[in-house]
Order: sequence, then C-alpha cells, then structure tokens
Amino acid sequence: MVRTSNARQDAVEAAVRLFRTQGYSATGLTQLLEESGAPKGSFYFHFPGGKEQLALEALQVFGSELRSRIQRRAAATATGDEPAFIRALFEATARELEASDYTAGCVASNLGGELSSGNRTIADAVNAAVQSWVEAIADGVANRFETRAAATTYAATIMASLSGMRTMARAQRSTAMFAAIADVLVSSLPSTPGNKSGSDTN
Amino acid sequence: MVRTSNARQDAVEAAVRLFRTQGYSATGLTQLLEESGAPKGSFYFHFPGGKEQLALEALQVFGSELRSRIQRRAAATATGDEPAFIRALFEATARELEASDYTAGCVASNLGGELSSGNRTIADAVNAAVQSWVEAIADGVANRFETRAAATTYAATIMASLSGMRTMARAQRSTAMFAAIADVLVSSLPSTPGNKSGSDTN
DNA sequence: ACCATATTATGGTGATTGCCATAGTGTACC
DNA sequence: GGTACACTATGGCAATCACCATAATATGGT
Repeated sequence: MVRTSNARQDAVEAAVRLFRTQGYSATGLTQLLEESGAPKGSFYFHFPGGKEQLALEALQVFGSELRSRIQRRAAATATGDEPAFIRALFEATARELEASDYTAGCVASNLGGELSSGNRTIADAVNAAVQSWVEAIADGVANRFETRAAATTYAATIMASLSGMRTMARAQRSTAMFAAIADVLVSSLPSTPGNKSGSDTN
Repeated sequence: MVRTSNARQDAVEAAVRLFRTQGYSATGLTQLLEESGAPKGSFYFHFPGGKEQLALEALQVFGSELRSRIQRRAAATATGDEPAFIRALFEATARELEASDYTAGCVASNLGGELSSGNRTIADAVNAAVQSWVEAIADGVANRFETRAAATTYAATIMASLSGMRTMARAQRSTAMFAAIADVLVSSLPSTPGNKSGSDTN
C-alpha cells in the first residue's frame, strides 16, 4: 500500500455537497470533477463502479458524519435531560439550513427519492444510513423508555420529523417552525419509564 | 374555448407519476411523452415554459389531489375523533406505498430536494403545496387546540413526519413503523383545548 | 538504474438531453 | 368553401451525459 493523491477523497466530498443541494441525476460527473478539482482522467480508476459507486460512498460518508454528530449529543445527555437532546437535534438542523442559505439537503433523502424505486443497492444503503441515525437517537432517549423497541419507535418519529422538516424548511426558506415542532415532539416523550405522558388520555 | 385532445392532461399525469417515482432530473421528456402517449411534436405548444412549467403543473395537480383527500378525511372527523383522523393519514400513506410496491414518492419532496436550492419559483410552489396540506390537517385537529397557530404547529409536525416516513419506508420497503409512529404523535395531541397532555410534565 | 504500481491526460464513444423552427393536418365556425 | 385556430409530425439543434481505451507520467521500493 503506497500513497498520495487526495483526488479520490475530494471527489467524494464534492459528491456529498452536490448531492445534498441538487440531488443525484442533476449532478453531472463533469461538474463534480470540476468543483472538486479532482482530475477527470482518473475517475474510473478510483471509482470503477462509476457514478453509482460514488453515490454509495458519498452516502456512507454523510451517514457516518451525521451519526457521529448525533452520538456526540446523545452521549452528552444526562438522565432527565432528554428534552434538551431532542431540541438540540432540531436546533442543529435549523442552524445548518440557515448557514447554508437553505441549500443543505440530505443525501439519503435525495438519493432515496430519485433512486430507491429502481435501485435496490442504493435503497439498502439509504436505509442503513437512516437506521443508524435512528439508533443513535434511540440511544439518547433510551432512559425514558421501558423497552428498546419503544425508544426506537420514538426515535424513528424524531427522525421522520427532522427529515420532513428539512424538506419543508428548504422550500420555505425559514426555520421558524423548528422550535415549536420540537416542543410538540418533546411533549410525547414519557416523563419516566412506563408512564407515557399524554397517551393515557387517548 | 374550443375543444379536443387530452395530450396536455396526459402529459401532466405522466409527469406526476414519473416525478413521484424517479424525480425531476432523471425523468427525460422523451420518456415522459412515450409513457403518456402524448405526441412529442406538440409539447412546446402545450407547455411553452418547457419542463419547468410541466413540473409546476404536476406539482399543482398532485398538491390539490392530496389536499382534497386530506380535507375529505378531516370533514369526516367528528369532535373527539381526532386521533382516528391522524391514524388514518398514516394508514393511507402506508397503504399507498404498499400498493405501489414502494414507488409512490412525493412530488413536492422530490422537486424540493432537487430544485429548491436553485429555483425560487419551484421552491415557492413546493411550499404552497405543503402549506395547503398543513392547513388541511390543521382543520381536522382544530377542535383540540385553543388557537389556530397551535393547531397549525401540530399539523406541521404531522406533515413533516408523514413526509419523512414516506422517504424512510420507500428505502426500507416496509410500512411496519407507520402505526406505532401515528400513536406517538397522537399521544401529543391535547385531550381538550388548553389542556395539552404530556406537556405539563416536561 | 530498473521495475511495479499509482495516478492522470487525452480524446473520443454513442446516446440522450431539453429545446425549437418549419410545415402540415385536423376540426370548427361562418 | 374558406378562414381561423388547435394540434401534431418531422427533423435537427448544440450541449451534455456516463463511460472508456490508450498512453503518458509520477512515485514508490529494490
């Protein structure tokens, strides 16, 4: 194993950025290589699987970065502090959208929307990324639930809301709703294991 | 106003179908016209604005159809029956995904993901469609809230979760989580105006 | 110096992209 | 029968698409 050249990594990073803002099909290899500075001539040396392989790797990079960020916040969550954890997830997404002028989409969401109907490989990778986020969220709220399954269900609700909100906020160019929606979801967080607040009245 | 030819409508309907399953950029005009049976020669007669105009109209058709469906369910919701309304929304989405073998995406979500960064016109149309759905949902749960704003916030949470769940379920090829997630969201529905269940404990 | 391998340049493949100009056909109204 | 208009066929535009074959270069170890 020898070394050198960040062309490969540059290409993957550019793919993450472009797939987030404009999706898969709208991103041409030419634009991708131009923006990354990576040489065009070596693309199929680094990615013999072509554009699909690049998408898989971009998905994996984006997936594990986001998972780490969630895990970091989950680990920093003290017992009883779970509402702050949930609110922080929404807050972070809102901030990212604002900082990017509402261009920061989600690689998984975009690839899924364009490809998961016809490409099982991509669909599986999208699913794997999303599930890793759900599990990371579940870790952060597990103390509030009696069973892991219940925590995972709640985490999936958070994940779905975050994803949907990102889409809505991009179109709206506003993050005004994020805090209020975090509150709604916090309100369905059980206050203590086995005592699911709110659910008793319905 | 004279007459004839369903070519225009056929094209819009095909656009809805294809933009749902594979998004905007991956859908070529050729494929679109082939599948719709609409003649190629008359495309720019019917849509002088080109592909973007077609997207706008597809979005509008998809938007108002979905809005009607939500409104129908909202109107059929008796006071006190709001949890059933929420559950029905998730149930309907799950059924649609199953029936389509998980190809049934959302036009707004796909167009938004690919275009809302660079095309303000499309972004506005996406936002308008989504807001119309949020308002329709808010109508169905308004009785549970003291203010319209609170109902809208809750409705936006439902909308975001539905959107995110659709994306997740397509990749996962499973609707297993829908019912449980509906339950989580029902649990944050106030039991009576002004008494927001669950929120008092956090 | 030599070789093996890693990386890139060059140039092009055929196919497809969205778009459009021109001409022609169909039907309806007078 | 003639005019007006709705609609479609044809053919081709330049540009881009993903992809690849071949050859050149760079860089490491020996």
